[in-house]
Amino acid sequence: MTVRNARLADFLPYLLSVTSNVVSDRIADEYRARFGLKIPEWRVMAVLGDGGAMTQRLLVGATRMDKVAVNRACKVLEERGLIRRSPNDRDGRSHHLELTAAGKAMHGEIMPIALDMERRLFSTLGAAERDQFKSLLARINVAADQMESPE
Amino acid sequence: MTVRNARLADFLPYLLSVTSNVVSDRIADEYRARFGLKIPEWRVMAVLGDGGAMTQRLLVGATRMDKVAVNRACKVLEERGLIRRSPNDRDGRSHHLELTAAGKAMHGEIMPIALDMERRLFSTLGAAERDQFKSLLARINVAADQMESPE
DNA sequence: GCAAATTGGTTACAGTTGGAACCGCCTTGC
DNA sequence: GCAAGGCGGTTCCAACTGTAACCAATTTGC
Repeated sequence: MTVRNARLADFLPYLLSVTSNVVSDRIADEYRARFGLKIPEWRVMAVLGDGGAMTQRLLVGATRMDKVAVNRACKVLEERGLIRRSPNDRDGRSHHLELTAAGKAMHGEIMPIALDMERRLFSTLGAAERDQFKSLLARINVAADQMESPE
Repeated sequence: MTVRNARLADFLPYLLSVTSNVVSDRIADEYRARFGLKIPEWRVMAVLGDGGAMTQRLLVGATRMDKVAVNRACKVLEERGLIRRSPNDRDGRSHHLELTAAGKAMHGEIMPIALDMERRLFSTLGAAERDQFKSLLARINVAADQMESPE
């Protein structure tokens, strides 16, 4: 045949995007229903709960979100009393952000639920397949990152 | 500069989302630069080029986009003269949509480029790994889909 | 030591997105 | 054959997102 029959459903980036969206949507529903959190807010909670106090700049690196998204998420969390800002002596432009007691309590509830949801979403994969999947994603990530700037 | 944060960075849905986004962004840049197409528009082109004339309803199923997104993409493509509407005798509410000559020409250019980009983005994976990855994505897709409807 | 450039953070704005209402056609049930 | 309900497609609106402008603090270069 003259033209190779390329179907959208076989196109890897398409499949990746669709899968990622369906997973994200499912998770977003759960967080919104249970905690009233959006995914950006949840990510900030997860990082602060795991890594302790840090600036927005560090949050940008840790969550891979842009600084505006991080700022907005932090503002919401602060207004809800889940995180607190304290001055940064070493740099007057930024603050240290950390979970409040309420924030820690919520973090303690969220993480088991998150991990359980991960387990359920990927239960169709065996443990070895999950590891394999994770490592494939990480490699693709690196490759696409490198492709971004040069060339 | 990636801050190490064991939990979030190991969370599979997060890794999936980040990877999907970096891949999508990379591809979106390419289509926009070369053809002035957004991804939804490209998807419609790909499906029509592969499947021939069909209604928006069928496009919704084939592209996994919602009907508003499909409608908007079709409108843009029609205004650019890449697709054409013809009446649907069997249902007065909808039209058949198909590529024009110009649309077919563009489709002929796009597909090789798309496949090449896929090849480059996933070149870090061997052929067997790519197949594996594809099948893992498909399985996750099915699982998350099933989880959507309340149980 | 100071002007210039850079950086962390914030705000403003414009483009994008998706849910819901809406319109007209079609199907169903009587 | 017609009222009621459903469906394809379109429009509307409100929320979200990202880019760019902006401010203040810090670093750099001379």
